[in-house]
Amino acid sequence: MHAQSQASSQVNAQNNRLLGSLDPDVYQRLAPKLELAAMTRGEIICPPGSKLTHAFFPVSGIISLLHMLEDGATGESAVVGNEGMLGVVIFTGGYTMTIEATVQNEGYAYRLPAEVLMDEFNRSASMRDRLLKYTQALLAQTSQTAICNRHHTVQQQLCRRLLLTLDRLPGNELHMTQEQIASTLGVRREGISEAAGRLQLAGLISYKRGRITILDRDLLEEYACECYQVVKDECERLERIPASPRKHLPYSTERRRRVRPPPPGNH
Amino acid sequence: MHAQSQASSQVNAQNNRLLGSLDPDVYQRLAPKLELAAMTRGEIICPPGSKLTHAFFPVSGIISLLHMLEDGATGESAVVGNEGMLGVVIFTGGYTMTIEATVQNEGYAYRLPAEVLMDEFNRSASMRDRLLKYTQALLAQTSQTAICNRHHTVQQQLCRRLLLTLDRLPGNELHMTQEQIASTLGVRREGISEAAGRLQLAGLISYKRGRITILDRDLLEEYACECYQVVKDECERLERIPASPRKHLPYSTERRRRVRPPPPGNH
DNA sequence: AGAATTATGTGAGTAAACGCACATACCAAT
DNA sequence: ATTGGTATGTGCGTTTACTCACATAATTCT
Repeated sequence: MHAQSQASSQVNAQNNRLLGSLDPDVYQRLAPKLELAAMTRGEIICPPGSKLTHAFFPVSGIISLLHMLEDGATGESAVVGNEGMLGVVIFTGGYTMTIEATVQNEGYAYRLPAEVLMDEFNRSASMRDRLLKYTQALLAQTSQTAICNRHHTVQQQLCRRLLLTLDRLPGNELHMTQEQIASTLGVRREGISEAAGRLQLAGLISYKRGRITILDRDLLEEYACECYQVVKDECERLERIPASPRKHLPYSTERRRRVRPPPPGNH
Repeated sequence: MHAQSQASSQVNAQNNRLLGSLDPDVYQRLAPKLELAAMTRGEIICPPGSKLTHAFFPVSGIISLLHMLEDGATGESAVVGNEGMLGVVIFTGGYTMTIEATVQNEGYAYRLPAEVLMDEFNRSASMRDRLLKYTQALLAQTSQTAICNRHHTVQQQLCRRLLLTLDRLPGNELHMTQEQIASTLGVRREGISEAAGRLQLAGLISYKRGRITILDRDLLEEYACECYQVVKDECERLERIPASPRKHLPYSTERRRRVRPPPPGNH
């Protein structure tokens, strides 16, 4: 299918929340430079150490930020969907990353040449504000992934990962194999098989051959570790902060805590 | 000891590499606003969710970015020493973090009011350049911690953590208890006891009651996982990139790979 | 000096995830 | 309809780290 012939509801650049939240004049300036690109599953958008020539703003599909160790072991530090962008390194000035950007779920992204992004970043306070807040959100997600990897079970992480995907794709059916999920979580395929089996038994999901259907999203959130909600709350908080805030923001040491039923066991 | 009476070699603001790498005119503008602050071990500089009023530029000592889960489990996503700063959230616009900034090793830091940092960030391209590159370095470190937590053994992570500390403190003696290290790595104290015992047996370190002496740094690097070197290389790469680069940077997909002897076993 | 506190060492049993091996089931292509 | 490839299920022995329970040793306090 030709990229330009996509239904406009799916491929409107404003469906990327970062692009959609820009000041109208900034967006107008960028719009002519945005080009639609299809992202195919498994595609490596940017290998580690190679220069990123474009920023990618997904409107559908998910890009995974994936580590690969010397021995071939993998693991994801964050995902990028229509809430964000790939290409923070363009305006942070490093040009390259230590990790690989891979398409985890196929879809479309608008891409913007690095120089255009950079120019607008330097020119517009509004653009800076959005991109920098997103950078903080990305850092929060990455950081939470670190502690999640340390302390939570494969089943909890699987639930979290499904929710991350669900939030970034339309519908309740996800296209990903257990093998794929395993390599994003950095665990064995068999581990996903067992955990997914339990989730299916409990009626949270159903799946067959790379097609996962979420049956009970609320339950999935209960089975997931807190990491999902912590990152989601932080991203929403960041999106709510206005670009030019009052001089003195309300001082708060409180963080939202959800009351949550005791998490079901692993078995 | 009174902060202002410290030997100047230890408390010169230029000993913070981030401050030291600023354009002279930028530094001159900031210098009068910098105030020396003593950081005591265990001090919580900024609890999660509370507004950071100052950026901290350590000249000695280490600040740890620490997660705490609902059940009390902890884990560090990154460390901040004289190579960087605490307070990225000031210019990224979020004001608060989901994680806690704690003093892991006591020392001194210069602190700068958030508004001053923000003003200079908006005003000076040189300041932006340094701070943004540091942001990328922080992200790289955090991201690597995520994969490290997933795949490497306690012993490997202990070695890495010791090296991170060693790089940011003078001398070869570190002041930290096994309990402290355990909570930064998010593992049991007994696990550190065992791993540290093996490292001592192997002649890499010696220690007693919170005083660790590094005897063989090279060997320590061999015992550590690759994560240490990956992050170090990336930080050095970022520091080397000039602020206003040529239009076309040399394109490279290569990343430095160290030839390394086969790592010694866990026992 | 003796007691209390703090730091560290060690052992036994348990749990989670791993590596490996192989069985089964689904889908697609001829 | 058969075949081949891909995806998933399952069992078993191993490893790593965990929980729990103390023992020992160094430092500080009175």
